[in-house]
Amino acid sequence: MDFFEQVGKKALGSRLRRLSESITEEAGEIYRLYDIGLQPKWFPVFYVLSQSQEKAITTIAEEIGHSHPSVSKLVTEMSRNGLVIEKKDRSDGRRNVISLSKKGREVAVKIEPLYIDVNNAIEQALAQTRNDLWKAIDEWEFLLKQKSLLRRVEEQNKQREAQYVTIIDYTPKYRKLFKQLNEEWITKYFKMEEADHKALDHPQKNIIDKGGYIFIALYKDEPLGVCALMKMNDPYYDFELAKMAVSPKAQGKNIGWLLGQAAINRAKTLGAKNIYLESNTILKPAINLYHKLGFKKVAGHPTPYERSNIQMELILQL
Amino acid sequence: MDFFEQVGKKALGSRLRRLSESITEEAGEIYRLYDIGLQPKWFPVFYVLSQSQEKAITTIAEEIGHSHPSVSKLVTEMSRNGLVIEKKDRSDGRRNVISLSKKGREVAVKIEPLYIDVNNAIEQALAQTRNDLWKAIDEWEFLLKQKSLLRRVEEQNKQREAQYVTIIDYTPKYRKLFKQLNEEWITKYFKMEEADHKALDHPQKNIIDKGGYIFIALYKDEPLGVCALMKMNDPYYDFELAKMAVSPKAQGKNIGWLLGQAAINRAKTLGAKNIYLESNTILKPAINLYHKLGFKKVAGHPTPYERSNIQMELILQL
DNA sequence: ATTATTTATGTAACTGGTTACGTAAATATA
DNA sequence: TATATTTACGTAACCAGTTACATAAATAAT
Repeated sequence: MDFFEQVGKKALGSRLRRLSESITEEAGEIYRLYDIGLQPKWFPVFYVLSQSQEKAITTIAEEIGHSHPSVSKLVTEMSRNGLVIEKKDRSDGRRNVISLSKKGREVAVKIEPLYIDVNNAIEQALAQTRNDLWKAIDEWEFLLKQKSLLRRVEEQNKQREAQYVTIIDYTPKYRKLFKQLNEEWITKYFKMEEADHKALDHPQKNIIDKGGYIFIALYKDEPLGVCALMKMNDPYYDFELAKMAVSPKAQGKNIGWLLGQAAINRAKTLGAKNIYLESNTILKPAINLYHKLGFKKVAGHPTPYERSNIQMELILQL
Repeated sequence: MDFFEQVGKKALGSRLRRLSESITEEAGEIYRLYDIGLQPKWFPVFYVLSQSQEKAITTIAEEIGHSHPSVSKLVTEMSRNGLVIEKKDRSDGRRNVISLSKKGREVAVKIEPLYIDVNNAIEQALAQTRNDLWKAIDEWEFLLKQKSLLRRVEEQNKQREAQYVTIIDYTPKYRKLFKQLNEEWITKYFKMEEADHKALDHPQKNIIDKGGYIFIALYKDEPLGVCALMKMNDPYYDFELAKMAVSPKAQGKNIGWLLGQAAINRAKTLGAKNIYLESNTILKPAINLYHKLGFKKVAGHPTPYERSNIQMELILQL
C-alpha cells in the first residue's frame, strides 16, 4: 500500500514535497525538450530579470523568496554562462546590480513558447480535477498566514488534554499538595512570606472558613494543579484569585486556564462583581494567563506581599 | 506583488515546494513542542518500523520512497540515538534488519497524541477550504501517472506549432526543395537509387502526371517538409506514400504527421481504398509516425528499392 | 562446481538549497 | 566629525536528500 495513504494527513508536508519534486524533475526535461540553455534552478532569477531592467542581489532574493547567498551563487553561475551581466552600482558601492545580457534576452524570447505550453498544460490538467490544486495552495497559504500549523496543533493539543482534566473542590486530603505545589514555585523565584504560611498551612481555617474556595485540578485522576479564590473584606472586590500553582510536569496542558475558569465561574455563580489578584511581572506565563482570563492591570492597592509588583482585576458586572 | 502570482501556473512546482517547506519547517517545531526525541527527517523510517516488527534497509526505502543510501544514513543516526536496533539477517548475510529498540517503542507510544493532534489540525484546516488540498494532490498524482507533465507539454507544443504549419500542393518552384530534402536523409542513411533519381529529378513527369500528388509543408511560410502520394498500378493499392522528408531544423514540430494526414485525406477524397508504403526499420521515428498515422505492417511485396526492409499499408475502406 | 548476474548495503561525492559569519559601504547617532 | 548601526553581499560550512560506485552475499546459468 502507498505509504502516504497509510500515514494519513499528518504527512501532508512530505506528500507535497513528493509531488513538487516529481513536477520539478519533469521541468528539467521540459527545458531540455525546448533546447533552451537554461537550468531549471536558474528560472526564478531569470524570470524576475526578464521582467525588469536590472536588480540587485538582495532585491531578487526577496522577490523570489530565496536566501541572498542562493541568489548570489545562481547569479555567478548564470554570469559564467553569459546569461547575465553583473555590475557595481555607481551610487552604492555595496550593490551588485544584475541584468540580462544580450544572450539572456535572446533566451527570454526563445523561452516564451515554453511558458505558453507549460501554462496551458497545467491549466488543462487543473481543469480535469475536481479540487483545484492551485486554488487549494492559495487557500492553505492564507490559512497558515492567519494561524500557523503549530498553533493549530497546539489548540488541538489543549482541547484533547482538557478532556483529561477535572476541576474539583478542595477536601482536607489535598492540604499537603496545596502547600507543596505553591511552595515549589514561590521558593523558586521568591521566598515564603508570612501570608503564605498562613494560607498554605491552614487553608481550611484561613481560606475556606472565611468564605473562600480552593480548586484542585486532576489530570487523569492525579492532582497536579491548585488555585484559591479568597474572600476579600473590600467594598469593591469580592474575591482574590490567589495561590495558583501547577506542577511543572503538567505545564502546557492548559491546567492554569481551567483552574482560573473554574474560579471565575464560581465567583459568577455567587453573584460576585469583581475579582482581584496580585502577581509579579517576572512570572510571564502567569501574567499572560491572567490576561487571557480577562484580567486587566490596576494600580495602587495595598498588599501584604513583598513579591507583588502588579495588581489586576476582573470586572464581572458593571 | 507575490512572485508566484506574477509567474503564474508554470511555477506550480516551486510553489508546491514553498508550501511543503513551510509545513515541514513547522513540523520541526511541533516535534519540539511535544518533546519527543525524534528528528522530523527520521519520521518516515520511524513510522514504518513502528507499524511492523522489523524491516531491511531497501524494503524501508521502497516503502517510504527514499533512496536506500538515505535510509542507510537515517538508520545509522537513529541507531546512534538508541531508537532502533540493527542486526544482520541470519539467513541472508547481506541484509541489515532494523527494528525499533525499547526506547523506540516508548517513543512510538509517546508520539501517538502528536499524530492525533496533527491529523486533527490538518483535517480541520482542510475542512475550511473550498478546494481540498489532500484530494487535489490525489488527483494530480493520478493525472501525472496517466500522462506525464512532459507529455502534456509536448502535446501543447505540437498543437501550437501546428498553427504555423500549412500544407500546400506542389508547384514547380518547389522542385529543387523536393529533391534536396529527400537527398539529405537518403544519403545520410543509404545511397541514392535509380528510382530516387527518377522521382526526385522529374517529379512533374514521374509523379504528378501519373496521377500522383506532392505536398509541401510551410512552417511560418518557409517550406520545410515534403511528401508524395504516388499512383500505383496495383489492383489493391491505389497510392504509395513516399518521399517523405522534413528539414532537420523543423523536426519535432509534428510536420511529418501533418504531411501524412494531408496525403491520407487526399487519398480518401479521391475514394482510394488502400495506401502502401516502404521504409527501413532503422528509421525509427518514421516507422513510429507511420504507425501513428494508422499504417500496419504487411509482408511480401516486390520493391524496386534496395533500402526497403519493411512494407506497410493503410486500409481506408473495407 | 564454476562463473556470471543480481541484490543488499555502505561510502563518497554531488546538489540545491540553507544558516553563520565576515567585510565593506552607507546611514544614523552622538 | 567620529562612532555605532544597518545593509549588501560574498564565502564557508552545513543539511537532507540524491546519484555513482564498490563490495559482498545470494542466486542463476553454464
